[in-house]
Amino acid sequence: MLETVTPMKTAEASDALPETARKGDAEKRGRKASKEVRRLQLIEATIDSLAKRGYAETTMADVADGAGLSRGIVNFHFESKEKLLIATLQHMYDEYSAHWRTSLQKAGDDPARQLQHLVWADFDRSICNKRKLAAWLAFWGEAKSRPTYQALSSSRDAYYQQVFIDLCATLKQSGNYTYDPQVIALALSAMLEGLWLRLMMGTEDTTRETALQAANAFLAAAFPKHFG
Amino acid sequence: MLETVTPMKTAEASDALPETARKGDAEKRGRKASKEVRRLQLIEATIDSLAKRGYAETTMADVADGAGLSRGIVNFHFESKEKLLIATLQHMYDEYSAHWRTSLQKAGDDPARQLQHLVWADFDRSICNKRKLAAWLAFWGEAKSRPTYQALSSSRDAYYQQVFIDLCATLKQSGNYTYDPQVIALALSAMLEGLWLRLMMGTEDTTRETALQAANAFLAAAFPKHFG
DNA sequence: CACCATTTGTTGAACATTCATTCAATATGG
DNA sequence: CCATATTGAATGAATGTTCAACAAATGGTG
Repeated sequence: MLETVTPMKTAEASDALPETARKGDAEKRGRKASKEVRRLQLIEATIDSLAKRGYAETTMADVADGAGLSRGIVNFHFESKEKLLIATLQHMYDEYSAHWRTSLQKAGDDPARQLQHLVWADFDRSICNKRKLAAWLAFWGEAKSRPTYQALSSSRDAYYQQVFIDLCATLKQSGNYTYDPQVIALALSAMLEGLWLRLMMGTEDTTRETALQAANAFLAAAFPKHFG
Repeated sequence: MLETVTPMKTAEASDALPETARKGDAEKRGRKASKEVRRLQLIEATIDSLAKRGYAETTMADVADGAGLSRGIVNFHFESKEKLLIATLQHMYDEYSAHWRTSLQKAGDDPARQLQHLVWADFDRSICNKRKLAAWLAFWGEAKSRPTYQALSSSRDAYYQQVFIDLCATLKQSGNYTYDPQVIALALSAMLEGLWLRLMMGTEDTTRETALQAANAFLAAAFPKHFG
């Protein structure tokens, strides 16, 4: 009855599982593997629930049901509901972090190209899809009143912001722009988050394509010599 | 014991009460007035609670306590918790709407000035303060999973967006810009929301002043002939 | 290999707590 | 005295957590 191959909930879910966690082959690979697999399975179910029901309506029972497991299981793998949510947030944060760092590395040495790739990374399907955006928004809504969430909930951290500032400073020099790099970097990163927000809300007029267009328009306006 | 003058919770709270709701003089002005006064009082207490505890932790008891009234009072003036929250959201939506419309009217006929005033309006203290931003964020976090909230929760509605698009189109003509007005309007309004988001989150490096700087930098970059 | 003891994973019911809602009793203004 | 507003305790539903029982895997031992 239980263990009916445990298929993934949605197609999207699989893009967040590391290769070692694929179900078909690693399902019964012993306790040590299973422990990590279960944790990821529950984290994915938590993201599902957050996306579907929102933070306030996400319940332990719903997460367990979503994972196809019994009620008490979550308190075994995570100690409490709060720790499950923190682990989920950490998971999403790590994924986002790894993603833009990889994108940046792949961009090579040209700063304009690097900035372009950073912007593109934000709208990549693996990061920027309804399910995960909804989960992010659910966390953001609670972050201000929960100190534990604050550090993790602005997926773009201080280091990310610094990378933006440095890139803007470099472009300023090579393009003879007059802006304050710190200010223009803030405008740029804020716009990216704002576009995310629109996608999260599901406003009709904003799709991943139009959001990318808007981001490119900003780059062209702010750095005409590089993105004309 | 009860009715100890019922002072306002925070200094900020008073900026959202219409003039007829000031406590000192209108406190005991009869039933008809009292009804509306009570509703506003409870709505303000709800905003307080949302800002302090977040959506998930906001309880009827907390709202009642915050207003200095008894537990059962909320279900008398509002039918249920959900209706209280909807009324609160509607209140904030109306206030935001009225604010930018007034700002736009005061700007006169020059489109550049109008755009400038719209941007400024977003960072006015009466709209853009910790308490209300936190309450907005709390609603946003739940909006996607609650159809009832969706229409009201993106404080910037379709008409607001259209005003932006029209202004950008006008400026494009008079300045010979090459952008698509719709795209640049999206970039601009998304940046404004993103700046709000940063202020909501309480990121250290973003204050109302730096946010305004960033917004101005965007205008200067996108419309150099008008905001150079 | 077979057998059993031990550790680990899982279940589902019981429990305690929190919270929205109801409502009979009471207070207050007209 | 009537209509309305307000109170605060009672109620019931929802939900996070605990735990005793059960299942499965592991590892040693003959």
